[in-house]
Amino acid sequence: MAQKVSTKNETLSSLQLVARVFAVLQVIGATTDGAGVTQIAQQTGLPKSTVSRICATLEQLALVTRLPGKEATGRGFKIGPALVALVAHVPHAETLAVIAQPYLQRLQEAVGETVALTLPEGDNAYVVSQITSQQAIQVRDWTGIRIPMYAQSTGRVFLAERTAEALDRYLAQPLLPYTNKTICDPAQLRLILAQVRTQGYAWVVEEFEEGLTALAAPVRNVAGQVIAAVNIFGPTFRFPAAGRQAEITQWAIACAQQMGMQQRRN
Amino acid sequence: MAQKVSTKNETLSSLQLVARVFAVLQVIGATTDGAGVTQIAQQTGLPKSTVSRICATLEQLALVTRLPGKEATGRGFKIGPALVALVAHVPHAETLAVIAQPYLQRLQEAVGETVALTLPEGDNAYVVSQITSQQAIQVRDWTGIRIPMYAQSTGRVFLAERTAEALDRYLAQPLLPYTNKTICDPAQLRLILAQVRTQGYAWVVEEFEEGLTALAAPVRNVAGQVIAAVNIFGPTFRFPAAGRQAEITQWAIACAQQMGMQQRRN
DNA sequence: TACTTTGTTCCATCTAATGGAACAGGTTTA
DNA sequence: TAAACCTGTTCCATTAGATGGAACAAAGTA
Repeated sequence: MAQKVSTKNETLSSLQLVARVFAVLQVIGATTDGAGVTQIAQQTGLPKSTVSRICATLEQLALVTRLPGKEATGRGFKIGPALVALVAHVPHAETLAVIAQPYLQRLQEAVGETVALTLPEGDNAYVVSQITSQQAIQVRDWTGIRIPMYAQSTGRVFLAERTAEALDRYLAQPLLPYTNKTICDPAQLRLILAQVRTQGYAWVVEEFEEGLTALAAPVRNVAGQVIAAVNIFGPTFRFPAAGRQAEITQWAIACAQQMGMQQRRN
Repeated sequence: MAQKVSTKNETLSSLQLVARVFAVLQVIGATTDGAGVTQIAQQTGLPKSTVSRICATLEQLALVTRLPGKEATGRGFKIGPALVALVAHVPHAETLAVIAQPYLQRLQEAVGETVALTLPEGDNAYVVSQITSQQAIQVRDWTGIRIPMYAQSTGRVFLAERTAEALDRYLAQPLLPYTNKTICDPAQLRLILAQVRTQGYAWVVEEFEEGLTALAAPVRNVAGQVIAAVNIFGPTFRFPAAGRQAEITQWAIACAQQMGMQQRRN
């Protein structure tokens, strides 16, 4: 939530007013049913008159919208169209990463291993955001990397959603092994994908990289379509920790579901 | 794009700096590959030193991100995560309406009748945004209204995308007539929907309201899914104008396709 | 090497933001 | 109905804070 903005400059930012305006916008953006001048003043620690002036200016610029309602009583403001238009050209993957950030953070802390958010992109899985575990033995950063779907956990989650025909087409191409454990046999893959579909998650052990184990769970939008996948991975020797496999799976599924709830994009 | 901001206050906004900061953000948001200090200064008409200070402040607040690149040469800024986070809680329909606005505007001017953007919501079509023609005889404003799909143009566009089973389920419910022209016969509707699917648009004449004729075309995202529909409607006595039916249909389809293109890619 | 261009920093100037208090409406309580 | 209590807005003397031209540093370009 929005933090107090001290009157005397403690922030490094040179322009005081900008920080204040942003603090106001944060409060407005955080509320679902609109924030009034008094409420904003309290939460930011700014004087009411200042907040009133800032809000009036923001309203003139269409950066915030005044909610209709009772006259003098806390009608409140919400984020306006001009502000939405500002971020209209930001790539979808970036906005998704920002929205997902707090969820991933919580998941990372819960399981203690590296977590990531991945999008389907053609026949590849695209890693949008990764939070790497701070242990001595780490996994590399895959952010921005595209990985073929068949040998990777998030990829299997995406493939599991394909129709029979689409899957036929995909499996018709030659699948090359990454390690000696990579499953390249179409028939075997079909069985695994069917299992992924019914179970709602995918574990993949060292099929993509020696010593790397990964888990993925699908993020579904309100319509039930898979729009992304949550990913946990770590070195096989410690991940999943003995006896924690079921628990970790549940964490991933829960995280993905929460993200799907919050999701309002396609 | 961003307009000049005069040094002397011509705007009504009380806080000069806010308007300036917003002008800077507009320039940054409008460019795809980042805008540098000099470029922003030129486009906003502000002194370089001022722009530099504003950008530095925005960067500290993570409202903009400095693009990596050559040192002193126009690396440029892009919209940052903090700004994206601000609009994270804005409902999907609102952001879509903002993005669609310019396209709808152009369409409205081209065809001269009322245009709208509609989203599928369960078995209803939800009107997100409408631009009403300024002629003497107008159509009412449907913004925010939910309309059953079977008797309405955008609804038929959405229904046309459903699988056979989903359509069976939908048509199993009793369909009530709105006017004496409303088609309520499932068999007949199936034929019409098949036609809509192959043609890529739907004309509906007075099936929903006496004297009202409407046209709809689907907006498809990069994956080909229908995420919205563009809508044109007006009084039957003048819409579609004699001989312009094919032209109007093309306008609607083109508009919908352009909106689909702009739809954020990864 | 000299020439451009880009962005940052300086600093005297004074504009423009500030915030306490008074104000104007509306809503609730007595 | 009046009084008390909210809300948000406006006023205005004060000065903090923003300003912008110029000088500067750093990097690409000729």
